[in-house]
Amino acid sequence: MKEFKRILVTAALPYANGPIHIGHLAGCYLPADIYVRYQRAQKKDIKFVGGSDEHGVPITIRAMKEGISPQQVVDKYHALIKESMEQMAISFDIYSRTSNKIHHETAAAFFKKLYDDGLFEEKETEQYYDEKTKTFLADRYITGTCPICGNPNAYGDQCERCGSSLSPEQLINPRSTLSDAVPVKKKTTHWYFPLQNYESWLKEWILKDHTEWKNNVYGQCKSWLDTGLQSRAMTRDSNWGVKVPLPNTEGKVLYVWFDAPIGYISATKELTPNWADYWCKEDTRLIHFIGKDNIVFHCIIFPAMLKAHGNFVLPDNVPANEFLNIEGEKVSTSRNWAVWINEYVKNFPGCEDVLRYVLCANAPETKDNDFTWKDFQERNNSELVAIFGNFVNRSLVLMHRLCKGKVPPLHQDILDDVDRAIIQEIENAKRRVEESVEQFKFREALFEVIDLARKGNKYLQDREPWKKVPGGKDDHIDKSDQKQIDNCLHICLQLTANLAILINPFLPFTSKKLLHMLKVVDKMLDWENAGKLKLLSVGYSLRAPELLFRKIEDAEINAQVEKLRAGSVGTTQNEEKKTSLKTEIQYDDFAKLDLKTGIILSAEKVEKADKLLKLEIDLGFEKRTVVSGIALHFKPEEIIGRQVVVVANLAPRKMKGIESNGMILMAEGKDGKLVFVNPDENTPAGASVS
RNA sequence: CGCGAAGUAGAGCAGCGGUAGCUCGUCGGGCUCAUAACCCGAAGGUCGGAGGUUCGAACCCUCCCUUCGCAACCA
Repeated sequence: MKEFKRILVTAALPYANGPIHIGHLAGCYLPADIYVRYQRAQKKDIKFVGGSDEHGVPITIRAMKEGISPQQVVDKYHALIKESMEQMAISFDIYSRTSNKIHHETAAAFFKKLYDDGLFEEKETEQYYDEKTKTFLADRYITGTCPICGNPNAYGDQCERCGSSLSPEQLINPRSTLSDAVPVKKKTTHWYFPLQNYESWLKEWILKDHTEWKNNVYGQCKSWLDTGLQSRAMTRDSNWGVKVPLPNTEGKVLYVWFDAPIGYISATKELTPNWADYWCKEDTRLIHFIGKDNIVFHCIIFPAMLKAHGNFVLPDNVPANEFLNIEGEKVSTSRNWAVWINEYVKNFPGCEDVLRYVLCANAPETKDNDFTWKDFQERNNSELVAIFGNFVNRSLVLMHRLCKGKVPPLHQDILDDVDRAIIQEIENAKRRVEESVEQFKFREALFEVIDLARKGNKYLQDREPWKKVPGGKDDHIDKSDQKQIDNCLHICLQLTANLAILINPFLPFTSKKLLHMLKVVDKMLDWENAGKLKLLSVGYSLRAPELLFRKIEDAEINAQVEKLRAGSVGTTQNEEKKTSLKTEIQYDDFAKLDLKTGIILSAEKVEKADKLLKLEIDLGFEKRTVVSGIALHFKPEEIIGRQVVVVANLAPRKMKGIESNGMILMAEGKDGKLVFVNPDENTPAGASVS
């Protein structure tokens, strides 16, 4: 394997459009932080850079909606995100932002270099434009009626009802989602990066040279490379972003996915004058921590950009995680189905490590995982409190009682196999944690640390030092018994010190507390000290133990679940499906319905009835009287002449003395408002509907 | 549609050709220094489904099903 002199770690730039939630943490910030803390303890030359991604259309739209400037939007969320990162002890060497001047300069220079080298293709295309808001519209921001299933709210790229991929041209009655204006086509020029030129190089570099990448990452890359790459526009029409550094390009900025990864470079520049060591020297190991949605940008596009530019190192690994769901459902910021970091910190003060623990122990390393509050509680109470915390506590309590508050000596002459076995386990644990962390298997690594505490508990149990004390009077302990007690507690205390080192990358707050109790300095946490038995000096007096973790009660968990459900907006897709579906029917059942189109000839309110309208409907072959409960939604005069669909063979029924001969089909829209179910185009009265 | 990842006890994972295993949880018993650890025992799985290869398949092959992702902003 290649020898590296220094490491550069990046974590995906969170979009400064909202606060961060536990999915962000579990996806990339926590694994990156664990890796970095581990390497720092190994005394490696390592830098950890990150920052907010502050460009892109959604920010301008949000600014427009809130009536503030884009800069105000990003200032607000950048500050919020930065604070959350600090609170959770994500130990960036720098947490920067892409609206910084240094970034604009770096990104523009990067673009200019590729441009000067003739690596872009300049293309003129026609794109949809919203004249009201004066913005070009991404496909996603155009809605209209789906030509395939008739869904009136299909997006320009896809219809979510029938799943068809669409282009905006196909939509019937396209509208801008920003202003409801009808989009018009307008010519625009952009610079395209011909990814296909790098295809064979990428194949070699990833598929041959990086077979060690995680399955999900490797498979995903292979899929794109096999499908074939295409040119991709690297500029956009917008006033928010890094200006295209070419003459006569007013209103054009770099595509956010061109500029965002360059943010890693800018942040490093901001951090250190030696930034070039980390980006340009072959013996630097570059690692990108990201979530699975980012794989294409970090494994295909950005490396191709770096390769095209030249002079830069390429990522050695991109350990992307899958996604974390919450209580069985996908995280959704728009539905407010999320556990926000800033709220967690408020609700569980002093429990930052608990969240770090749960998110790591249940990290979506190989597949999407589920975060539940019940699991959070269980892992805290049974693993952190009962195993890890309990071991530390009982060791210290016993030491204070049986060894006068001082680290007892280790008597080599009575050391037996049980002692030697647990000593060996300390060394094994260190080795296993190393192996796992270096392969980005943080879940496994953390398990090994907890497992060592578990073995410590067992060792203590096997030795039963408390039994050596007759009647609780310390001064009557037999001399040979005291030697046994000394050995047992000496080992337990050294094991505790080892736990402090091993848990440090994962639970830094806990490590700090342990250092305090053991009265040792930070230096002890150096990784090279792990696996040894000489961390605490014999005769050294230690502080009284304090509890590392507290139990989390049912009430707190219930409150969180309640809060999640109460705060979520709208019903979930699953629930919608469940509640809206009635018992399955056969075609014959459906065929019994006789649906006809009709035209409303007249409408009048039914006396002494709030909701009823008496309608006269032309079904082509005959005219019918239908009483319909829609008076709250429509005025009679509004609906005359409207086309409707009628259940024509419904048995007659009297309402307020008027016989109704049929039923009009209505759909319930937002807020319970009713709308007519209609053929898409005008259809003669009396047409069959099936 | 196609492609990629995943599907193993209530939860989280390991095993990847040879008697289904680990941690947590649950139930019963023992023990008790401690925030109830540790020990003993038990319940709980037709390893997503169906075929095939093999003396033998969770593991290899084929087909299918489910979940997630798939290039403009969600880690």
